[in-house]
Amino acid sequence: MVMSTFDTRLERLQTIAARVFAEKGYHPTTMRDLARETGMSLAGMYHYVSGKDELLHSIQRRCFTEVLQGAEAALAEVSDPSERLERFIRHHITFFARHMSEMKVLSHEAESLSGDRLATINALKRRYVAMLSRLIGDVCDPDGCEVDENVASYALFGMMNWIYTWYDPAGAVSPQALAGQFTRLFLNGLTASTAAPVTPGG
Amino acid sequence: MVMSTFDTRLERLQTIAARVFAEKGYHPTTMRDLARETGMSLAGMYHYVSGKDELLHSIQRRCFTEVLQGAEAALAEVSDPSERLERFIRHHITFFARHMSEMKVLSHEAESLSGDRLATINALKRRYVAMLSRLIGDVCDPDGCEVDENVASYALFGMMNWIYTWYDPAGAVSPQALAGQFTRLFLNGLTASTAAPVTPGG
DNA sequence: TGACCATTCGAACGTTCGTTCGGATAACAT
DNA sequence: ATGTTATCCGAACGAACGTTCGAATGGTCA
Repeated sequence: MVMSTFDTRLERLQTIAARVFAEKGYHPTTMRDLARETGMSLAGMYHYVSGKDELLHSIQRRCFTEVLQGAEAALAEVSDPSERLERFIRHHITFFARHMSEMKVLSHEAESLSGDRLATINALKRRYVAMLSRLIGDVCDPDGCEVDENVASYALFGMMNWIYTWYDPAGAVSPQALAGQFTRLFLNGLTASTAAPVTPGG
Repeated sequence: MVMSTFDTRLERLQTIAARVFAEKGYHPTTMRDLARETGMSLAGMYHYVSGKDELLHSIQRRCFTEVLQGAEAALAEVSDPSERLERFIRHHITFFARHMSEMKVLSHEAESLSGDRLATINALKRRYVAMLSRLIGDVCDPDGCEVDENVASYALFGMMNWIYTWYDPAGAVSPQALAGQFTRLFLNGLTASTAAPVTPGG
């Protein structure tokens, strides 16, 4: 893929901005912070981006599009429901680990946009959520699950997206291992036909 | 509990501030926003609070202290490990549902403080995390779990804390029902001695 | 009544923010 | 060489921010 000088520098700006947004949050980050980190001048950045919110939007859109495409590719030609769900989890976690900054910005700054910008990101989010809901539905299909499929879907997303608050991909637990543990935890919890919880009330 | 006029109005300011922080985020919220919502004047609020960050700090400290005390009370005089874990989950979820704004501020604005203010909140957080880790360890104690206890702990916190992004306590799923589903999902996933996931790699 | 303290607030201060402006420099086609 | 466009930036603008100041209330006790 050939890339113009413009596109190359725009991508560099987006990557560095994602890192700084992840480190100190979108709102506390100033355009002057980004100028310092990129080595560009304050005014010079506006040649590549129309403003701070478009910068956030482009980071989120690019990242979410890649997640979606990657997930679809990961499921291609796999038919077993449990294995499809596992592939989805494994892809999400390993992608997250490879793009920590962007995924943190995607998870944590979900409400930092507004209007059309927010709407386009939310459209991508709905597709992704629907994708997981269908996967879970297929796993539960034969004999039904004890757990509501929507609740299960959000529970899994919470489990996975929360990692930006604690997980270090370079630490003791590898992304592949983490994906395996999450898969065990969730898939066993979802399909276990064992005892109900100790106290009724659900 | 008798309360001075000062304390009553301070509490009202904190409650309203928690709601606004939850709605539009800590950084985008201005002191003028809070003045409008409380009906106080801009300068008048500074009679009750030394500044915006102390306001956030006091909200987080009060909420976290209550969560800790409530969790300890919920576990008192219960000895069965699984039931203790279930009580912890049930308390966390129902407390979250009763104090949505404060808990969202606690979960989402974890990095919005700095220095000593951040340190005191993180100290409370460590106590709470250690509490859950021990509960999980006790459940796994007899014959060990397939899942790392730290990973399981963070997975459960993610599952539970993520609800501020989607859950409506007044909606179709009651807090008690949600707690039951999370307990089923997590406890079954943790203790299931069934098959390993489809693909090895963990 | 007068002294004291808690409470309230309009107005302003100094700073920082996102963004823009006008022009400089570089690259390239004609 | 000349015109055209892409790239870059020092300087500034207007707005909004958190906070403070000085004074005005209102209640309490001597």
